[in-house]
Amino acid sequence: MVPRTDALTLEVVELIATVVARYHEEYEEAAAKHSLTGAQARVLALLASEPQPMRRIAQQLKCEPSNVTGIVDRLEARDLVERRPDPADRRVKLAAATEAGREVSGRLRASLNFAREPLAGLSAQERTVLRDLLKRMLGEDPDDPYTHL
Amino acid sequence: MVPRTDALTLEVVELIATVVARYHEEYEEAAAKHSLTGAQARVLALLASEPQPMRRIAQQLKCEPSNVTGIVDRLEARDLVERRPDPADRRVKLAAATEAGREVSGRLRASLNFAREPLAGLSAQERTVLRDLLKRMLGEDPDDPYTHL
DNA sequence: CCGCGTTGCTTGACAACATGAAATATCGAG
DNA sequence: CTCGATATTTCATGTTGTCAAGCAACGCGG
Repeated sequence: MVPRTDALTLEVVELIATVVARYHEEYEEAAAKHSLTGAQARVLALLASEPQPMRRIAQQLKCEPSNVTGIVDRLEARDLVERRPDPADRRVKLAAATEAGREVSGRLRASLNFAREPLAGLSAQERTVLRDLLKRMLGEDPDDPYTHL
Repeated sequence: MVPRTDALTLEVVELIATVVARYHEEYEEAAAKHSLTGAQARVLALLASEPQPMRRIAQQLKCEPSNVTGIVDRLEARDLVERRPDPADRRVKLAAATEAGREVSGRLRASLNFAREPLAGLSAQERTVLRDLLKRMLGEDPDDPYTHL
């Protein structure tokens, strides 16, 4: 196997670090334009697609549930999110995006031009190659669907 | 040009988001193993390669200089970083990694296995293709070296 | 049905990170 | 030398994050 510190690998890692930095930058910036923090935007995006119990939000954010309480509190104070009882389990509170919340989330997603700009320079064929390489890198091998978790 | 919301582009963006999330996760985790926060690890890495004025650290972190004060304070309290006067301008304080700081930074870098694991499954040729696509995506066209900043 | 351990959420205390405004010291141009 | 600009720090404040403790509700074994 190729040594793990060869120049090519280091270069790719460096590039990925740059992608990560730029992606984050753009995301925070886009969120700020809607008076949201990054964390608030992420939670709102989660809830815009589907109402979820607090616990599950914490799992997806990889943080403690007590942290989610505060984030949802702030979103709720702005009527972007609401807490509903779970009819199946009275311990659970389902956080759901309100109509206003979905609207903001939609506009935010649309304003995220990371999707467009950096990929615009790549042909459809190149994007396909990139997609497959990223999938392989992430362990979702398109030729071996049993590889992924 | 291809519409900016076609399925392929969205899929690639989704994959990039996953890469970003996983990279961050691993970075924080690796930093925590050395009792550092993500921000501290980033600053330490910056200073390990070269001493810098506070102002410049803030620019690279894209935050206010007043924020850097606290981060460097905490690193300095652990003798990983020291503040030196700038002989050319007495307003400036140069933050520099100590020997211990460089040592920790080096071990942290080595423990970042994001470099290895995800890329291990790709052949050298595939990594070359990935490198070039990422470069193109980031505006550093390998065929046109004058494009990059 | 009744206890009792488990689960889901919130609260409180605390640390780190982030911003903005104001204070201080120094620089540099005129 | 004066005065505006620059580099850093301090302070007040808000958000994110952790952990421990508390409470309500679930559900299982008896």
